[in-house]
Amino acid sequence: MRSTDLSFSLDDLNPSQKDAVTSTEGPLLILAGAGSGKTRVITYRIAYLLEKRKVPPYAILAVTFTNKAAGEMRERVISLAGKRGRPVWISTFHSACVRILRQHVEKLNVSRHFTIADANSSLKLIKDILKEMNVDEKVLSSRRVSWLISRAKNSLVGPENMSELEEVKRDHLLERMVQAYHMYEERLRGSHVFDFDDLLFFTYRLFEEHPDVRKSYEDLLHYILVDEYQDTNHAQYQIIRQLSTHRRNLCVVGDDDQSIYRWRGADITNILSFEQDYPDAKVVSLMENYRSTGHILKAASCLISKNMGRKEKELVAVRPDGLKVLAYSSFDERDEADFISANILDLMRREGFSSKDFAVFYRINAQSRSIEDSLRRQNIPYAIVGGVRFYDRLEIRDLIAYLRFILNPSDWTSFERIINSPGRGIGKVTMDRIRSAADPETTPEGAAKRTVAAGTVNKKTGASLQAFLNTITALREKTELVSLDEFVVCVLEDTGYLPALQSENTDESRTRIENLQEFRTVVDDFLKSEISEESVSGTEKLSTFLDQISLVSDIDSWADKGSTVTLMTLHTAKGLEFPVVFLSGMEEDLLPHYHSQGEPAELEEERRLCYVGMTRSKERLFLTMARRRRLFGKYDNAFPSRFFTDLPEENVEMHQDTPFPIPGLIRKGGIQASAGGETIPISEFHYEPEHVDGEETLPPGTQVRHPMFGVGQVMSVDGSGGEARITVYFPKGGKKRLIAKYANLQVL
DNA sequence: TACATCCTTCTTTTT
DNA sequence: GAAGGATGTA
Repeated sequence: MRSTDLSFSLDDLNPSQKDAVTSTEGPLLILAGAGSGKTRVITYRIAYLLEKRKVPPYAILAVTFTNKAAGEMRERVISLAGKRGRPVWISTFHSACVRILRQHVEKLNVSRHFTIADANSSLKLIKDILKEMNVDEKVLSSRRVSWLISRAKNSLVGPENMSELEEVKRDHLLERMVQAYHMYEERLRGSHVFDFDDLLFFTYRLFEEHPDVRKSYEDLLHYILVDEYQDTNHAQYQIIRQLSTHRRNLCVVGDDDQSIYRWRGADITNILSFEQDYPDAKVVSLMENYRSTGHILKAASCLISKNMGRKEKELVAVRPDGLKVLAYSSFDERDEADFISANILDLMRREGFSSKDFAVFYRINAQSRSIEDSLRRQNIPYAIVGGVRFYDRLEIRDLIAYLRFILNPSDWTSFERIINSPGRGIGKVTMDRIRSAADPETTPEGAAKRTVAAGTVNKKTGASLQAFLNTITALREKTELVSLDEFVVCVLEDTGYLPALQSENTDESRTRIENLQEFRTVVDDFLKSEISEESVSGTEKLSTFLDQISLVSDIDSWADKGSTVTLMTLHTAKGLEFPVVFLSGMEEDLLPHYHSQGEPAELEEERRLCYVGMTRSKERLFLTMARRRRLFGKYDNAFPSRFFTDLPEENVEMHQDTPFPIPGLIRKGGIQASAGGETIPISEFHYEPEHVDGEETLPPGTQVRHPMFGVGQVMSVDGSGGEARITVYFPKGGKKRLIAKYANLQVL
């Protein structure tokens, strides 16, 4: 096909990619395997719509999951199609919803000047509610309630229908949960605050209850594109449907093997049943992997093929085999980290890799510590993505709470956060008085004024409270008078926040001040960016700014330009690629994670997570584990991840220096490391038994046979007699906790 | 009301 | 092994 009328060439694409780009009409599912050029296809497709099909840019909506992905997509579209591509609506789900809600949410009787609560604020609110309800945290934890409410909202279920939720249907605490959900909603609405999930839920309701609004978007958006479709939740799924039922020009892109957000409500069946939803859908599979060398890809493919809930498919390696995947089993997490540093140094020295070529992945953030220590010892520059987030720091949260409260006088949560920060002598007692002076309609300030007027608090407290109110009022007036960066300084100064930190003059306070300085650069960056328009009012600008920082993710703030090794969780790694990847902590209870071993579906998600990690690698892949690891401050013995047994021997081998064998893997150089994966010499494990039961008949290390799991080794025994709980490690089935009298174990 | 100290729980993963 | 909550003391 000649394409001289295009400013880019379709010849850069392989046949299926070309097919995906040019099939513009009707529902289309693009199954894009790891490394198959997905972003390329999406951006070419948008450019093709603009240039070939002459679609006006504002008629295209592309949604992704992170701002980073959206930003990159926009850049690449513009580089293909020129500035014509600029007005294309490329956004995250949440940002798109905010934009829609800011415009129309008043139709749902919600103020359009809402603020967005971060996860901390909403958890705090739930805590308060449970306390008011006299619910014991131990019986029903705020985290569980928060999770369930989130789950409900993602499933488009309000408090009145909560009993429909599978998770709680028969729970005897259902009534409490429903009540908590009701109260939570009441507080949020009274505060003109949305939580993350509300952004989706209310957009859905807006479209459902106001077909005219929905129609206006439907008429505008002729082409809709959804990236990472495998990670959409029900709410997102329905919103997409609402916008695309009429024109049906819906293109979804994803890979069921890379669905890793089930715990957050993502529904993998959205992608698996797309063809049932749209029987006339065209399906294009991109199954050529351009990223990884053969051994890496084959190992990863073999691993993922063990999952049941997936579309049968096989990625084809375009690149040559390269080197085998290397497994390393270390003594402890420090040893593991040192192995990683040593190999980084070695590869830099001998093969010319530079530090930015390396990534170290782990299952949980807590693992980063030992790796950081080792890298620091070796003077290897590194950057951590995620972890303790900038926006989660105490002083940053305080400042944001001030900004939110100035903007939204109904925001109780923010008010409570700032009222005594810095200390103003307003403690729990006064706060209780203020709260009891409020009815659902009063703002915190109204209630505070009433409290002062009623004279129920002592003079000094009253005066202090009044001074605080005056400061806020004055700041509110300043919003329109000074620029946003100056305004932030005013807030810090006028509220006494910064002066209080300065007079503290400790290491800690100096760090906090530095962080607040850093926040000012965030403001500056915002003011320089294109989202910030000159024409809008100060209030409007502050509002846009707060929206933006509420919706940033860890990965968004990662500048991959630096020359550092990158450390991040497996979840954050999705969508990225590195020449050399270390996947650390390949242990039972870590990957797969301890909490994911209940349901098979959860285990499959862990396997996908491992798959995502492996497929990030272009040239070299190391899988490392530690035989004992310190978690929660104490050492625990660890066992090789069951995922090792899913890996093919032809593509994976043990590093020649590995001190411990991993069942099923051959040591480099051809020495058989373990007897066919049948047993692990338990003597090689360092044991620190927590307690030794006098009557114990099964000391750790005893070989036992189980009718289902085969031969295994006893790790520990808890209790005695028939009720004893025995933990056994089975090379075939992983770690199992068994009750002695039912387990039917045969001692060998 | 504020601050110190002890204790508990926590860690999956995050828009 | 840290951070937040509960408890006790000034």
